[in-house]
Amino acid sequence: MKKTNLSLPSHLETINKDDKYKIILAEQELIQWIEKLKAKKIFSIYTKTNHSNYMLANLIGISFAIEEKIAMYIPFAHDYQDAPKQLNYKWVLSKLKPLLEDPTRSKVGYNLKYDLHILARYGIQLRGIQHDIMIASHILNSTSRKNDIVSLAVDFLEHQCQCISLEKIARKGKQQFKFNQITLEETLPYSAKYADIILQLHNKIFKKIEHDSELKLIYKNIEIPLIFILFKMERTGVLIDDALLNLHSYKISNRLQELEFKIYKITNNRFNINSTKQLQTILFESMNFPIIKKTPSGKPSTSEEVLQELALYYPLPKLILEYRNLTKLKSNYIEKLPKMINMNTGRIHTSYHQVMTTTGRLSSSDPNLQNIPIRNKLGRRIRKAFIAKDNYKILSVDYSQIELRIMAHLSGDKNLLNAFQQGKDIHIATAAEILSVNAKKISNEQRYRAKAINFGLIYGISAFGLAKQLNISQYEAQQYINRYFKRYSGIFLYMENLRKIAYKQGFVETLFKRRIYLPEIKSKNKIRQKAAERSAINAPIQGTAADIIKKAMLLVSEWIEFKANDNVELLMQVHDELVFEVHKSILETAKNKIQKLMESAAKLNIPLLTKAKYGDDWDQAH
DNA sequence: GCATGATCC
DNA sequence: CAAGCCGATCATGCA
Repeated sequence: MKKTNLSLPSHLETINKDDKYKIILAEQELIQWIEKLKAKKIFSIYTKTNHSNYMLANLIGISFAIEEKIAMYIPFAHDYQDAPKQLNYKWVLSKLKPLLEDPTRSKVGYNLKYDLHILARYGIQLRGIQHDIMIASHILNSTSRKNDIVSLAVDFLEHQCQCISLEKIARKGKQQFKFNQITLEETLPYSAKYADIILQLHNKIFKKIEHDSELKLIYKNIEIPLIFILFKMERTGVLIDDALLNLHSYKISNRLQELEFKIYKITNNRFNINSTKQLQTILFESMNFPIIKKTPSGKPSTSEEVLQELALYYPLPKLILEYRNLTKLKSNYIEKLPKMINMNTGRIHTSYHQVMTTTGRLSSSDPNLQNIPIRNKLGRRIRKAFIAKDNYKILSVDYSQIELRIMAHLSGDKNLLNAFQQGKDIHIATAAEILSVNAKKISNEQRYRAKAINFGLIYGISAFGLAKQLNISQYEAQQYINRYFKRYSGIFLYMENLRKIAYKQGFVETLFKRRIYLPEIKSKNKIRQKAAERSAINAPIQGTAADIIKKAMLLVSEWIEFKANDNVELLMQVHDELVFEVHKSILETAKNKIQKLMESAAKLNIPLLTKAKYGDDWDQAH
């Protein structure tokens, strides 16, 4: 979410005197500026708001830049003592509306999804989004953590030195002010200047993207159009059955009390079970349990893995595990989700982030809807609270084994391609290959192990990781890996080559040439270097999957817009799954059409397949 | 603000 | 030789 509160500038004298920034306080001035904006091929836009939640934030002012160093700020809502009279926001917005909604007028901004939300609250649908420098800079380098406006200014506009004051101001940290309390003169380095810097950054950053035709395609054909799709998903939100969650909350509270009582009885000690520190003392000092694993800081670990093992010999760990499981469920989902329901819409509005991951995946926060429990039974009940409005149902469509399929495609391994081509159970096929046994003879245990190998491969397999996963010796794990690579030599060569490429050029690429830099690939620290090697293998696979589902989202959204309209809405994306709210009259049609579109999002050497199901809630749709 | 440990793909 | 498999977000306790 965009930060809207800013620290008070301490060095106002650092505003460059030659910057032609203007504060608009008179109607005639605005009219003149609108004409100037219209005369430009592209202009930048930056909104100032009073809240970080896009569903609640109001405009404090809005700024535009038409050329480098020529920018203006229209304040509406600065209400400090003796503030000058400002233009009426309704009047201003009515004047700006035609310009903002005109798709032929090109705009550039920073995180325009946020501006889309803010303007939508005032009945304006921003169109003509041509560029977004937050996204552009992420396309250039997704590994860089510093893609806020100030850092970008430091990186790309350094020689102009006008960013330095900005940097100083923005890092002054601690003291946060309400923007509407800042005087108009003081706002200039934040409002008009930001619009100016956005435009300047755009000129620099887009030039770099244009040099690379494939990066440009990802940027123009996937990421920029996706802004609007994500905006719509966020704005639509998802309906939550909070009565159901409250019921669970009550039940869980009771069970937690029982557990607490039992735990205290065994340990003969009242302590905070949520405190890992206190728990360490109880388990490994009072109770004298053996230390199975240590944390990075050298203290005895109390992780699930450890407690599971201890549970084989003692009754207490099992109670702790259940306690942990329930508190997590309670605080993170059952109590959190109802709090996040928007009063006006009655729905939950997450934030999807387009630039938070290195591989190109989306992430979700406030709340995170991409880690809602599914694996255990109790957790699944939370999904039951994700429901559809009257006369609608929840439809979930997900890619099956998309990452393994991508690995087959990218590597070109004949054996693996063949298995997918023939529609085999891929884990059984893998087991049969490794063990040189007929597929019909493969046991559940053998399939399970092959599955772990297949997943391990995607992560950049290691004997250590596989051994831990399967609870076997490292030697044994290495034997499996060796046999796998013998049978699937194309995979072996592909991965060897990726490591080489990563080392040589410092980055790897997805199928569509999205770039992922790996600065640690030459690290002297072997652990980090090995981790970078695993990323070199995982990133193209995970990143290609991310590219594909993004393409699918665009295809599906286009179909919804032109054919399905209000009967279908895209609600959520969970990496390889899309979740929809579908009118009951067109369930089958929508299901089939969406599957077809998703499966057509990329042409691989093997088919892309999806699974789809609908029901009253997200759990039923699985 | 860091450490730990939980959830998901 | 030890430690970690990819990528995320969030809650809690504690210095």
